Amino acid sequence: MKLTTWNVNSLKVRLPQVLQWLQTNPVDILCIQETKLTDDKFPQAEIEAAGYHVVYTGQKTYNGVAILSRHPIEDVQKNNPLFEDEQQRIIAATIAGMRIICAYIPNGQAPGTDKFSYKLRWLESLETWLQQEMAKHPNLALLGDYNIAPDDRDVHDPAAWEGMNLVSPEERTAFQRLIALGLSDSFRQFEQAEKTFSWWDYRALGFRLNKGVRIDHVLLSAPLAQRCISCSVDRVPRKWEQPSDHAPVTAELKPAE
DNA sequence: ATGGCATTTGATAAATGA
Repeated sequence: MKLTTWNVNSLKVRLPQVLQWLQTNPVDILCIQETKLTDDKFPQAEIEAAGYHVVYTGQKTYNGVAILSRHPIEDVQKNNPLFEDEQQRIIAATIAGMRIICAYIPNGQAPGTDKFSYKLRWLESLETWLQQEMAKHPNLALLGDYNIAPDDRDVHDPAAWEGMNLVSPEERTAFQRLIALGLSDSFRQFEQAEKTFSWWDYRALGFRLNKGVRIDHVLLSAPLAQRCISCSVDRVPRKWEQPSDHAPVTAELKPAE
């Protein structure tokens, strides 16, 4: 069972790459962020033709999330029911006995801005809701673009990022509060190469110089973490023509006992 | 180097991203 998260930075532009990637990486579940599409423009037929069920919630220009699945999708929830939000950043569903939550956590712009306080309020409410969801669903996975680099290991140059969003103590504390609910950062369950990142700036040769940050994560509840046998970043599609600035991150679970 | 690049929009410069 393979679970992937990928911020595609416009599904309109990136649909061919998503389909191409799925051909060689036929994962069970793919959580997508930043579709940037209203629901009437979502390429449902193309995705279904590729052999995937799909659910989505989107808006014009910004945000938008979707879950693609080889297995039937049930009990779909759009957005956090505890957090009034016009921005479409969450979609959750039950798939193959797991509660799958796909999230595009706010960027936060910069500490001290309105967007930053929105991010912190958003995360606080996510935590409250997740606690309820975990009580209902022991098998839970939270996949997405967190816009948080949890540790200095997750930043190419921590000194250069000092004082920025993605790395601030407030954001890292919010991330650790999610972990404290009983979630595991599947990437850190395993030995990983140093300087493994999931996002690289389009500018200033970010990818070529590996000036990245690790902000896309697959968090697993304890029963799923116990089944997890790998978690890795696939840098290949970041090298393609006109790529997303994010790479897909995949966790693999062995079958339940 | 308060820029650099990509995407979107009742575009044609501005906002947003991270």
